[in-house]
Amino acid sequence: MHHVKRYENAIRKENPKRPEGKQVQVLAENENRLVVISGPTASGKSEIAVELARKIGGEIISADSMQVYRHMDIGSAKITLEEMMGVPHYMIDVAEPTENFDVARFAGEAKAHVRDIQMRGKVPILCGGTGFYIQAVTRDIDFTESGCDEVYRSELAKYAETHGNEALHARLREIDPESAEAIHANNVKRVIRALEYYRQTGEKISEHNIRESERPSPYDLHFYVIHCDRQALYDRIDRRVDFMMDMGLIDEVMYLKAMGLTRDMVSMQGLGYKEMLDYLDGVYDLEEAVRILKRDSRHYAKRQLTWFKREKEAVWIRREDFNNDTFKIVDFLVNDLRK
RNA sequence: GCCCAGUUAGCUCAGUUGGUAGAGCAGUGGACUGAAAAUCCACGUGUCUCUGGUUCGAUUCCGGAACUGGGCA
Repeated sequence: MHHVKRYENAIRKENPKRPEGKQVQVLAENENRLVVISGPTASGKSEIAVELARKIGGEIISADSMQVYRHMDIGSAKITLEEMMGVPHYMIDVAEPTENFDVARFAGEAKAHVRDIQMRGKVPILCGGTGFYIQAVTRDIDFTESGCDEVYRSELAKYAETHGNEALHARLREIDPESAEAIHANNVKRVIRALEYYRQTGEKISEHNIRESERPSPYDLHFYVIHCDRQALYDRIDRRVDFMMDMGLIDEVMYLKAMGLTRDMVSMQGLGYKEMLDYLDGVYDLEEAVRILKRDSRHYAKRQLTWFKREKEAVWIRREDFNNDTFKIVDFLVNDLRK
């Protein structure tokens, strides 16, 4: 039973006309193809992915760390049923917000979907803004050897709190100097994971990272990054946040809060959720909450861009070069995929 | 018109007991391999409003002007 407040994306209304073209065959002979449509928040990638899927017979696997959670629709800008236009979408609403979802689980399930889609002769399109999740799939990173140990984690967190970040970092230096060198002492989360990894596997995480980073992609990868000029992006983000507020973000968060969700849960650390939670708890007023949400969304978009920049094989698609026209972009993609 | 306060980085301000200046926010770049919408790192030259004066030296002290805010007429 979903408390679903579906909404229409305001940005999407820029393109009311939807040409009904016939489907184009782009692969058939190449069943190992994986198309990736990524880009920062509010870049319009979801719509592009849907239109591309309709054109080439694709199915979409969402690569979004927040859209995996049920009941989090407005704040995560989850695609609506209508917007999906009949195109199958996977990895959306697959977890309860009380669960701690993570990359390992995402990669495992997403890869299974890729295989399944390919097997049925369709094109898998991985679409989303969570760079780490995308990379976990496209690079086929191995996550099987270790899990996470919540007890040990909080023990280490407490150690850092009482003895200082440097003290915890020193413990890492003892067992894995390479990682200690690479991870800044203040990055407590990373230090903890490195320590945890060593404790569980007896192997240094730096060795694991080197090994996994050298792994070639098992797919015939077609990686696209949708972006636009910085100021235009920031304007889009502001508009999207305003729209979320209009759609009832506060109500959604109140509902989640009533479900017993709290700020320390992974799902509630998502943009839009943590700010509204703070507002509801009286940390600051609404105006300030919206200001912070917009600002943090801008920062987030910047971090996403940084992540995508190191995808060497990525093709960057600047919206302005296509007059901001989704269909022109899709035409370009179809053409590019036929090469 | 008079009195008071202010005028310093895109914004809000601190500061220099006179030796040309620094925080927060914003912005920019980067890292990331089981929390990733998370977490972390790096980057600050600006006619210190203008103009005289004192001084070896003024953004800092004194005089005047302009502008802003408040008060009194």
